[in-house]
Amino acid sequence: MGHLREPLNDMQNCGLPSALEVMGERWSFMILRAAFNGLHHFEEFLGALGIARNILSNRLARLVEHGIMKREPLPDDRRKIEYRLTEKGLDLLPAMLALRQWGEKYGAGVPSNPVLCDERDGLPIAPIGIHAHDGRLIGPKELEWRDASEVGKTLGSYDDCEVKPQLSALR
Amino acid sequence: MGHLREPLNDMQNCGLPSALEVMGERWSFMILRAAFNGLHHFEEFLGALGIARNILSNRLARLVEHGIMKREPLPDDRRKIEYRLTEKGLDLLPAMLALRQWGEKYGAGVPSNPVLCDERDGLPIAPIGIHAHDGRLIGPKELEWRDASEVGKTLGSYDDCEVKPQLSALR
DNA sequence: CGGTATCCACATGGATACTG
DNA sequence: CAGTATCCATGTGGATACCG
Repeated sequence: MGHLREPLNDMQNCGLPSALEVMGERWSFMILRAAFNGLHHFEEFLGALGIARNILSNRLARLVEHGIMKREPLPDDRRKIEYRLTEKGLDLLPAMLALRQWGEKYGAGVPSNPVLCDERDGLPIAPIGIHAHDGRLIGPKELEWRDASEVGKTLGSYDDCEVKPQLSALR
Repeated sequence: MGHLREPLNDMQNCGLPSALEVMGERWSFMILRAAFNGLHHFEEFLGALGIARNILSNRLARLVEHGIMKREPLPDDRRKIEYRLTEKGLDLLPAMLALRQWGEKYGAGVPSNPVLCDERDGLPIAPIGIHAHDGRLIGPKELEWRDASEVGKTLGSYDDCEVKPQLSALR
């Protein structure tokens, strides 16, 4: 893939590149989705996703390597291997759902199935959204970027917020 | 990329593949992140991301093509072109943040900067999570998959929920 | 069953030069 | 400034055959 190049600004102190290192690729999310739907075995993924064997092998290895899934041979037949989501993998559920809901809203229009529901009342979950620290749902227009060093110091005052203009991206 | 293969099950009635068609790739998310941070011009993206010109050109075109960004020549100098997020693009913010927060939690440990804050009080937003329809925050263990046709019909009863076993994926 | 080994087609990505 | 054109290296992905 050629060589590496050094980034010119601080676009890198961000969790996004690190997340994309594993998940920034089509099949990783599809495999994750299948895992969340209860698939555990190589051949299950193979049939469900329509992915090539070598690619599936490669991606599963990568997911295991990054601690997103773990592989454990079954006690009865050591040849059978189960792939299971780790805590780290389970923590990707919000990201996966947000992406899926977005695709459902703007995509071909096929309603996603099955639907993730609250087991208390069986009702579908709410759209993944952005909430303030107090739980209030907030839209993109009510948000601003602040430098990490400023956060928590100046409550309610924008004067010393250098990144406020970046809010312009939101409109 | 070789040929296509037909999927074997209903893994496809899901918004995820449609979302990944555009965003299932490293640079798309990085460009989006830059756009949310207020970058608008080709050369700005170029310098900020450390991406090759041809790839940036290709990705921007794809984002525009999919209605995630729009390009508009500036009135004063028609050569200058501004890239701006559309509504559809803005709607990707939750997915982008969820991914970023996950990467921040499990990645190299670099705290992301800048931080997205509620403009009312300047406090950082809450972690992106899964909420029930009534707004209650719920964890992966309190969730179940239900067939779309069942949703809303049987409130509180699990008896006719065929996909309940799939919950096994969550542990 | 869960892979590995090949082979091939094409996509991705970087560097560089050129263009209107 | 915002690309396009070209070249080259590597990655991704599918098909198939083989293996313990």
